[in-house]
Amino acid sequence: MDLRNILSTKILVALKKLNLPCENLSVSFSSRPDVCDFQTNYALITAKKVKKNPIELAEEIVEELDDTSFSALKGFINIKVSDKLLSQFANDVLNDKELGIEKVESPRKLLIDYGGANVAKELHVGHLRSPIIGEALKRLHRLMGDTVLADTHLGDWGMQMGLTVLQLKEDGYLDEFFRANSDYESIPLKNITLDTLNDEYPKASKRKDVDVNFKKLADDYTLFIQQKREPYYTIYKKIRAMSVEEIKKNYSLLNTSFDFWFGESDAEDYIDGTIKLFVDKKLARLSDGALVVDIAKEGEHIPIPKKSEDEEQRYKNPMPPAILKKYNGGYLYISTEIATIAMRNKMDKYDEIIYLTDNRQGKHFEQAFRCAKLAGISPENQKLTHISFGTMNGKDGKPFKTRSGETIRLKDVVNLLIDKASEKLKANGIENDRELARKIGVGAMKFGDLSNIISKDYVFDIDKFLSFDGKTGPYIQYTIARINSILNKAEDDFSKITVENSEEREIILALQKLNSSYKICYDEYSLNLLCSSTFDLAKAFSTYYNNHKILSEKDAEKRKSMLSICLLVKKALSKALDTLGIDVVEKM
RNA sequence: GCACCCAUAGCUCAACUGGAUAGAGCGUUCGUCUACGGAACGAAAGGUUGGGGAUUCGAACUCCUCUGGGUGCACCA
Repeated sequence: MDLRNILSTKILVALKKLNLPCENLSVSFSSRPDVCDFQTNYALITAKKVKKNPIELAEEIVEELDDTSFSALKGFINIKVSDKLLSQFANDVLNDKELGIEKVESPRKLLIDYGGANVAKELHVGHLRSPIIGEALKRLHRLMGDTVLADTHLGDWGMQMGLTVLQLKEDGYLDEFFRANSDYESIPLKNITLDTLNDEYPKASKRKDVDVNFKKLADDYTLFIQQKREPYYTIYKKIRAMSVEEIKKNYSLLNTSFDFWFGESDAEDYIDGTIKLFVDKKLARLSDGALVVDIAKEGEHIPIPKKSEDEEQRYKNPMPPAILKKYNGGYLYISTEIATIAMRNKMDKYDEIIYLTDNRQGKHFEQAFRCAKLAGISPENQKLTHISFGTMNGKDGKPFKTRSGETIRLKDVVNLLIDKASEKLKANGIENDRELARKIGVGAMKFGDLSNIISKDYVFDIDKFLSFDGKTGPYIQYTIARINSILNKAEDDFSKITVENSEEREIILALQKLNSSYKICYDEYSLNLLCSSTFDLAKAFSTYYNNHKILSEKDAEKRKSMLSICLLVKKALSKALDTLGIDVVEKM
């Protein structure tokens, strides 16, 4: 359902009559809303091709159209749609169970990898973007008809685990495990919480850089865990389980959930087989003892002549070989990444796998994707996509930290938001509803994040996050709450919408814009357009609300039409918020 | 050094992919309260789109160049 299609069809008829080419016709929203609702730049684009003056061409087409909705100006063909057409569109949307949002023609099956939690660390502000963006993209793709599965791909393997277990042992947390000889499973993790890990892991991480023996021991511990040796492996499993539980709680605060809770450790079983594939296909070679794959294409990774003997070798368009196996036989980040692709493709068939991480990992994924394609681990027709998002910076332009130099825990950010929202709710006579406050506070944060272009860094300003005025999530929630209030009081039946004033026109046009933004966002893996067009619709409604008294409308038919518009706006806003992963609230 | 990304109103961000007069929110100033819920509505001020050049009928957007930031450059994840 799209007004632009109706308009295109009309214009096409005229083009055919005039014997003009049809391929460049596209009707877009007006860039001059004061002049018209829609426009096409067809004449400007096509004029040269057909060797005509664009201004005359536009006039010729408009004349052929013979419809007062169309007019020509400076080569633009401007369209002001009739109230009748807008009314018809509004009713069609209201009566459609998909609210007029068109699904994609060929739905696909995809896996989205987002979240990025690490079991040895508590989630902090730096972990916010991935679940917020990932969840919204997942919902958007589902809305558009795709089958989407989400995997959080936990960071649960490698050196960090060895370090953490070692540090815990040294600090006496694990005595019981090491005194026992069997039945490790029944021993509880005493006094160990996520806060403990928060202290212990960074402590160990710092120590390994200055204490060689400690580093060596941590390497051993890491190996023991990977070899599933006891009690190391059971301790690891228990820490992981505790951490995952906490991570799930954190994610649910953000309305984020996953179909799979696999981690790097789950791909472990696929690593050997994956590497063997590269060896068998003669894609891998030894370099300084490491097993590497050359992935540079023509024109990449060209050595720059050295100026002196001891100068480091540098490259033009660098694309270094990917290291599958370290000199000592150990595996690396990329080995796990490729094995994970192998695992996923063995478990199911995906048309596309989407990864969501911050932009520092661009090279890593480029390398992993090339390897997977080279060895046929990812089938040729499978799309591998890395969506990289910018970092949340402080006002100093560097990754966000508190004044004392620490990052803020995700949980604490949410609590700040809840407190602020609670305060506001109290002023409205709603007390002690922390869940409602969470929906509003988190809604503010999510909307603020999703309004930005994904790939760009942006400034994390806690005061801005805590503001619920203007172009924010709560503004939209508030608009819905006010509509609820009207609908509850009205108790009327709904009827056909008859658009008849400029505020109503604005609402329906904003609705059309919102509906068409889903597809654009879908195609571009973006969300900011959806945010802004949702706000625009809410804004158009607020203006209407202020200028027209709905409940006191005397004309019964008009009143029903107005109430139907309210219902329509409520439905459209609710759907948009839901797609963004933001809660709709009844009252606030 | 090599490579990628970014620079738009005082601040935070847009601009539907090359179109008309570059738009929002916040902040500032001035208005709208007998309120269908003021987390609201209306208006004003605020711009040489980092500098310079090129392509085009037409550039914030494409190309070149300079300046200023960020990120990454094989045995961490």
